[in-house]
Amino acid sequence: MGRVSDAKEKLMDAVFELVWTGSYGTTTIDQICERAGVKKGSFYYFFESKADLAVASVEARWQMHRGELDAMFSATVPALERVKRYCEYSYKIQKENVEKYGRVLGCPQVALGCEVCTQEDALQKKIQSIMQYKLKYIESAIREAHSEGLVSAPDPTAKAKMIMAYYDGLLMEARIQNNVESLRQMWPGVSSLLGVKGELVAV
Amino acid sequence: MGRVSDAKEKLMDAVFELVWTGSYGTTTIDQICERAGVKKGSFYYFFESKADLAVASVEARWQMHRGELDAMFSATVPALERVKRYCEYSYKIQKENVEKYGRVLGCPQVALGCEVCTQEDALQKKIQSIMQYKLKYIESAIREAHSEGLVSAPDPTAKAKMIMAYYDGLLMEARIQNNVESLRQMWPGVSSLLGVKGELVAV
DNA sequence: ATAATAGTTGACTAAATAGTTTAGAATGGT
DNA sequence: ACCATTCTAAACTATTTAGTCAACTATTAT
Repeated sequence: MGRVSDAKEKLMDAVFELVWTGSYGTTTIDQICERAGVKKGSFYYFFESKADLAVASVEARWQMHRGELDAMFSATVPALERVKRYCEYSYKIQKENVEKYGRVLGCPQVALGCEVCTQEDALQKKIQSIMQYKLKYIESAIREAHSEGLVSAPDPTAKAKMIMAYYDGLLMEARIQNNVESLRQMWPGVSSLLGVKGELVAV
Repeated sequence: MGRVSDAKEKLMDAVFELVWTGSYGTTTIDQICERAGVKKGSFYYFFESKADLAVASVEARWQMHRGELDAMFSATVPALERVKRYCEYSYKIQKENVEKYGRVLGCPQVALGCEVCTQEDALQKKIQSIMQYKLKYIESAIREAHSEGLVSAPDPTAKAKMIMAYYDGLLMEARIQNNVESLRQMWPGVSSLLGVKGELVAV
């Protein structure tokens, strides 16, 4: 009973967009409220602080993204194809960012994590855990590809970490250089890292 | 003639440390002045803004770092050894950070670039150019290693980009995860990316 | 010595910002 | 209908912040 509101969701969307297209530190509560079309009184009704909102927002996005990942990494998809789709998906998202915001924005978790990790403990922990989850998708696909003899990865965990580092690094460089086309190299690079058998790798 | 001062240098050191251990957006001019032991009047005597100071600071650090890189990538050092030294150097720096600040801080250019690239144009451009220079050290070493037949890199530029992405990604993940030991994987990873011949790669 | 130059200081303003409060509006359950 | 509950709005305070300014101090060339 009582009044119903979507202000909470609007605030979570607003902070996500503002931080991704800008930065956490320079995004103010007033800005977030304005973007969300919500008054500050309502902000403090739902959240304790900017950090509190950011944690909720990152978590909410992650729950949505999770579904997409489950589809991309579906067991019905061949193991290597999963990783390839993930690379293509990343390119697609960044291409959309270029169209929508005129800029490559990179990975929201990594950009935010990198900025706040020395300052916002709860946010850092949330992001760390999401990054661990993401790693598991890759790791499981690699393990399967290895046991199928498609790639050489006797230590799938180590290999997955290596690929994640390359993936995150490429996305972040794309953000800094504002160059979406560099992401075209993602699958070839990952493929070469995996030592995909029977594929010609130009690099 | 006139009074002499090291306030400029003190300010550049202060902003560099504050941004690296924290973030650009949350570092205030007052904080910078306090850390530098310099009054705000003097700050504005030397610099126009925080962004102006940051550009000067990044440039000054780069000029120092450049000398170290020239030594590490000296032509007197075998090509592959140069890259290996670079990896070991990175680990050493981060280990020092852990001792000094209790935290892995990652690459200062990348962390700053990632944060400000959508907001501070001059800073972004400065960082982009430094990242291009860094790439050249790697690229030249790879080109040489390839022509010596030590590695397989028919396209040294592409290979260097790939290695930089892995390098930057690993450093940034180390910052986010606050885990210095993950950087132990840097040279093995780079080595595997290079397809170093005659080396056993466990991954 | 002194004048020109380079740098310093602290007090100042104006704006931005986080966070609070209180009265009241909208909604659903009964 | 009406009441408890959920949420909103606007005005408010206190603090932090960027940026300015004019008087002052130190240094050096002549």
